[in-house]
Amino acid sequence: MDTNKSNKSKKRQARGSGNARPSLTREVIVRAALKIVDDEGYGALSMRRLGTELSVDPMAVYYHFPNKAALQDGIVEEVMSGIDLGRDDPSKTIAERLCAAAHIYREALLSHPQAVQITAVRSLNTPDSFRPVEFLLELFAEAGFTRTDALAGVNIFARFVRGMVLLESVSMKSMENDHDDITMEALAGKLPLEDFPLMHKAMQEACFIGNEAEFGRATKALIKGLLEEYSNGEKEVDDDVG
Amino acid sequence: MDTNKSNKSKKRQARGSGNARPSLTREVIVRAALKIVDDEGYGALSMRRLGTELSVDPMAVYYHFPNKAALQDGIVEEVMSGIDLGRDDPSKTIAERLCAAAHIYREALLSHPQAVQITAVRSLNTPDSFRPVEFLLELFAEAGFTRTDALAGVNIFARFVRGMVLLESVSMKSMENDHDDITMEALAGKLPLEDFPLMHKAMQEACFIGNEAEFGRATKALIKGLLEEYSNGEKEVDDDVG
DNA sequence: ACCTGAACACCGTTCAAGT
DNA sequence: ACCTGAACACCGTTCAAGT
Repeated sequence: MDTNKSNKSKKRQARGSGNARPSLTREVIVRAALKIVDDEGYGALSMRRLGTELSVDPMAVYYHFPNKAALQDGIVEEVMSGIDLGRDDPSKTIAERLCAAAHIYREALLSHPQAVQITAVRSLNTPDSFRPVEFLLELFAEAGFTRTDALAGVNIFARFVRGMVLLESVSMKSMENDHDDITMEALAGKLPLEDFPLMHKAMQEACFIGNEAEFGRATKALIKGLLEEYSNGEKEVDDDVG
Repeated sequence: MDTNKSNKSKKRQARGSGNARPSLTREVIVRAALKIVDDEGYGALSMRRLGTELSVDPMAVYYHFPNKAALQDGIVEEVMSGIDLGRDDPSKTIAERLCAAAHIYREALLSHPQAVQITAVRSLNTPDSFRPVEFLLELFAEAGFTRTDALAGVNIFARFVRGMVLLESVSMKSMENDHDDITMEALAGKLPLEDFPLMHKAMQEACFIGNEAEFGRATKALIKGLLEEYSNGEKEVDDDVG
């Protein structure tokens, strides 16, 4: 249900008597959880497994987080905090700055590939998580978008990046299992040549440009298309500057 | 592991002796599973729940599907079969046809909103699931894309639609719980006005254009951007167009 | 305040056994 | 061939109890 509303204010008050500073912190727990996900995959994260990782009774975590969903929100928060907005360069085109933001977003998510299935889908209410939104609203406003269009733009932008990265990560995972062409061959065998001529051609000349390049193309195309449609002002788009 | 390789050829051979046609079919099972997901949500689907739905021992399903993942692939297959390619209108622009395909794809996925979390993420190996790919390759080829660019285009297109719809569906789900503005107010309270001026403005004039409109805008922008960048102009493809 | 440990109601999957 | 039912090794969560 409501995931993040319990322990917010009283982080750790220094008790008058014995200062047995709690070995267990939200931070420590989240990092351990993230480590499990990174090392063993999203499915390996359980409260019990987390307990053993922390060398603590599995139920101890429930003192710091109301439930597993809240813990996962903690993970999302941790990963999202890796988004570095300071890298924005205001001297560049709006299109370029939006593209850069997309790549920064993507990199933050992909820095924990096994966690993407969590991070891409859950959305937070913490102020920190809305700072990128405000930033993007600014950018779209600067491009001459109306308030409504800017909001739509941000929504589109965020969904685009998160969705794209998510599917990128699951395709990476399925790549790992197969030894590349083994499945290719099997697949080619199943597809009737006369019904799938283009697919066969494409598979023969294994022409895959790579995930990052694909993301780059898609991002550039989307942003260009959006800006052309909804910005009013002179955008001075001298096309693509290398 | 490998999900769909077991029972393929022998669907139901008429036994010489007593014809006790099995009450349990892959079809029946998948449909029951999909019903559970539709009615009670993705999380409610378990082998045991499925057993009671079918009025059968929970383990009976394991005779028809090797594991739960295979069952889920069955669901994906079922939903994806709702994609109707026959609705393509070759007299229209390539851009329009691609947009139409995107909307058809989206509608097929959204026809089972609770299942999107499964359908959007898993990808199948069945020939049927590759027919849309071949179709899209054709469209991009017709637009003058090189083979490599066409493949990238299809990849981008598919990831875009699935990712977009997935995040659309999760945002719908979180909308249901909140009574719209209650969370809005709480959120506005948490965001310092001086740090988030644009967000506050946007939230005051609750300007949300709707999910379908957003998807339409995004799709149009993406496709326009892609076509402008990678198509060679006149689409006189004297190549292999039947 | 912070952690433990037993207990509850679930899971997915295996496997021998029934018909 | 097709289904049953017990069993195994897990889950998330609750709650009384410890310190």
